[in-house]
Amino acid sequence: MRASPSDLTGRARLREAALRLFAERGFAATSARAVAAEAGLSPALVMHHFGSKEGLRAAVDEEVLARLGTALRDVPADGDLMGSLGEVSARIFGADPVLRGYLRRVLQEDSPASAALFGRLLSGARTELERLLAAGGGHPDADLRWAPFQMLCLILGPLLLEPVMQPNLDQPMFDPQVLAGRSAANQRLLRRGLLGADPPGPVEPPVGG
Amino acid sequence: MRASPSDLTGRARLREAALRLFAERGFAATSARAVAAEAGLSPALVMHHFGSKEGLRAAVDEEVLARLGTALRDVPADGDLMGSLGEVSARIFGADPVLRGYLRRVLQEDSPASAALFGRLLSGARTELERLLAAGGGHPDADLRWAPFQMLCLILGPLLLEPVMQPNLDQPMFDPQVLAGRSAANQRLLRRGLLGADPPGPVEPPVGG
DNA sequence: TCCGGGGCTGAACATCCGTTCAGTACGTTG
DNA sequence: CAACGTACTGAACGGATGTTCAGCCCCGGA
Repeated sequence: MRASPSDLTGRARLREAALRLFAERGFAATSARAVAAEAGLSPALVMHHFGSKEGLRAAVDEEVLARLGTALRDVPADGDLMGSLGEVSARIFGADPVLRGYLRRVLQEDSPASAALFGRLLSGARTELERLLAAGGGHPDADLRWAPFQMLCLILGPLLLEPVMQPNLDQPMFDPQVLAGRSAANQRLLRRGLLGADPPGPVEPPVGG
Repeated sequence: MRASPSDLTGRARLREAALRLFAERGFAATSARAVAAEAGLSPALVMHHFGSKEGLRAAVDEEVLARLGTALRDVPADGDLMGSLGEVSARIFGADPVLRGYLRRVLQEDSPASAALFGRLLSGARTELERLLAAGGGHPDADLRWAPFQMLCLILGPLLLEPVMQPNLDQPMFDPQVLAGRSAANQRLLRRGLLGADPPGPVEPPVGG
C-alpha cells in the first residue's frame, strides 16, 4: 500500500510523477513542466529539488533500481532452480505496469548505466544456468555461451515488445495467469532445449513460470 | 552499390539523412533542422517535399518497409525449414546497421503501424513453425500458442537489446560469423525445445555461437 | 518577538522547435 | 521571347522547452 499523493513530500511527488510520465512517454518526450503539472506543483520546484531535468532522471533511476533490488532480494534462493526466475519476472513485471514501462525505456537506451543494469541481469541468468546445468547435467553440444542471452531474450522480449505484441493478442499480456503460462513455456523450452530432458516433477507448477 | 549523396535528389537526400538520424537518435530527438543540415539543405525544404516532419517520417517508414520487403522476398522458400529464418535475419540485421537501428526504433513504438509490422513478423514465424512441426512431428506438450512469440523473442531480442548487450560482449554482435553462431544456437534451442529432436545435420558450424 | 531557512511560486530569460512565407534560380513549355 | 512550374532558400513567426531569479509563505529556534 502506498501513501496517497497528497501525503508525500513535494520532492517525492515530483519523482513519482516523473516515473509515471517517463515510463509512459519516455524521457525526451516528457517536459519538466508536464512532470510538475502531473504532481500539481510548479516547474521551478523541479530545479529547486533536483538541479536539472537530468538530476530528476537520476533520482528516478535510483528509486527504480532500489525497488528492483528489493524485489530481487526477496526471491527464495532454494526454489526449484529455474522456477525462481519465473517468479521474479512475474513479481517484477506483472505487478507494476509503471515499473514495467520504465524498465522498458531504460533497457533501450545506450547509456553506461543501462548497460550495467543489463550486465547485472546477465550475471543473474548465468548463475541460474550454472545451477541448472550442475543439477541436470548439461547437454553436450548446447551452446553455453549464448544460453544466458537466450534466457534473457525470452524473459525480456515480451517486456520490450509489449506495445507491439499486445495488439496481436486477445488477453492482457501481463495478466498473472497469462504471464504464468508464458513463463512455464519458457522454462520448458530452456529445459528441453539446453538439457535435452523433460521436466522431472509435475508437468508444470500452477504459478510457475 | 548506392549512389553518392550528391547524386541524389534533394528529396532522396533528405529521406536518407532522416533514416540515418532517426535510427541513431530516434524520431523525437531528431529535429527537422538537423535532418536538413545532415543533407546539406535548407530546413524549409523538408516542409516543401514532405509537408511536415511527420510526413518525412512516413516517407522514411515506407522506404524502410520496401527494403525490408525485398529482403524478405528474396529468401528461398525451399531451404532447410528454419534455416531460412536465420538467413533472413542475418541478411536484414547483419548487413545494414542503419536499417537495424531504425527497425529497433520502430519496434519499440506503440503506433498501429508498428503493431501491424510485428503482426507480419508474427504470421511469418507461425507459418515457419507450422512447416517445422509438419515435417518433424511436434512434441506433445509443447505450448504452441507461445512458440511463435518465443521464436520472435530469440530473433528480435538481440536487435532490441543491442545497445545494452554489446557492452557486455567482446565481439561485435552483428558480425556475420557471430550472428551465424547465434542463429544456429537459436535453431538448436527451438528444434530441441519444441520438437525434442536433435538436429539431423552437422552438429554445429566452427564458429558457432 | 524577531529571524532564518527551506518549500514553493510566478514571471521572465534565452534557445530551440515545427512551420510559414515571400522570393530567387532554373529548366521546360508555349 | 515570355510564362510557368518546380526546387530551393533566408528570414521570420508563434510556441514549447530548460533554466534562472526575486520573492512569497510558514515553521522552528533564539
